Amino acid sequence: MEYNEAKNKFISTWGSLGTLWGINKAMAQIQALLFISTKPLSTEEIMEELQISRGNTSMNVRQLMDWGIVTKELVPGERKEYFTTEKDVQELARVIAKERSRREIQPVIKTLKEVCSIKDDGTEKTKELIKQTKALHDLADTADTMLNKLVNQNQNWLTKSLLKLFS
Amino acid sequence: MEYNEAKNKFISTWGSLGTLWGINKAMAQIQALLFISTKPLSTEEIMEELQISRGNTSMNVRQLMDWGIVTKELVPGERKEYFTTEKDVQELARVIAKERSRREIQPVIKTLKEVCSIKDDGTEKTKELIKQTKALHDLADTADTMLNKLVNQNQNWLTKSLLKLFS
DNA sequence: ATAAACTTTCAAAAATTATTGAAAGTTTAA
DNA sequence: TTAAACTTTCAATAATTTTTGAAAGTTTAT
Repeated sequence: MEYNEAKNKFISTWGSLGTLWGINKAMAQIQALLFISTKPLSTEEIMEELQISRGNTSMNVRQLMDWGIVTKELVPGERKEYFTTEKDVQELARVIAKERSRREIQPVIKTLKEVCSIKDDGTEKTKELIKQTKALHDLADTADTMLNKLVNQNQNWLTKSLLKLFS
Repeated sequence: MEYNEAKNKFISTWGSLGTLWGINKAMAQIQALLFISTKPLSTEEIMEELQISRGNTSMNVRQLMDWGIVTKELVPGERKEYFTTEKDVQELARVIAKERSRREIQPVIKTLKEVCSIKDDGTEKTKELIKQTKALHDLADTADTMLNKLVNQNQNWLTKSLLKLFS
């Protein structure tokens, strides 16, 4: 496997993984492309490499900037905008976890809280609803908190062998 | 908020959360419905409650059985099949984490491994590709392993206050 | 064997989501 | 101010995913 094949494989795999962290294919592919690029890329270059339209590129780059993982880079003497992505995987993971939590997990936790707080009218079905949604709420809340704490450690939890705790 | 409103809110929230664990809306809603039901439900009952077609119900129930979180329940003297879901949230989390890892994360880790193992031809772009995909591989691999170990603890990690480790 | 009761399949339709491209908008240089 | 260089917007279109429903398949009772 030489460079181009490997590059394409990486971009397409990362693109299809987009769903896993809740973004679309083009957005994930743009991020992937920037992630392995040795220099900032212009809109033109992104369009060319990924064979996508200007509008698509513009919207998805903007979204990546909203997520906080892509930034504009101004090249002196150039009118065009150039883009780079966060290159540190730890920081990337931290930002993604934080955003997903804020956008998707927190609202669900909030709803679960509301549902499991309804008045117990004594019927079996109400008791079951309360019991089960309470269990889910607690699980989701704990998992979310843990994920955030884990990912927010600024020490490198990879090399600190935190794994040992669970072995 | 009384029972029916709460029930609908739960089912629809859980349904839209489906994407987060990689399944479609109907599948998530069926699971949600069974999760708060006090008794096993037939295909008819599921169709009726969620207002979905027979074919849709059949296919999604089958998928939930493939995932291992819904099981057939045979009621003596009845010809119909009845369904129940795993009621324990810990076990549910364990199964979901395991399936997601197997279906989606492992294949990506495998690809990352391949890509970061290409021959270093000495060019800057190849070095960058190798370096960045290696970092992602290590992160993904560690995160996946941790998640599985966490979720496989059969002790109750909620009540064991594992949280304290990260506070 | 037959028929009733039920489940599964799958091609077609509907719904949803992503993408395009051209027009409108913005910024900069002269 | 004008015009060139660039970016953004968004209605239309395309692609993808989900859902339907009726036909085919299966099982069970008689």
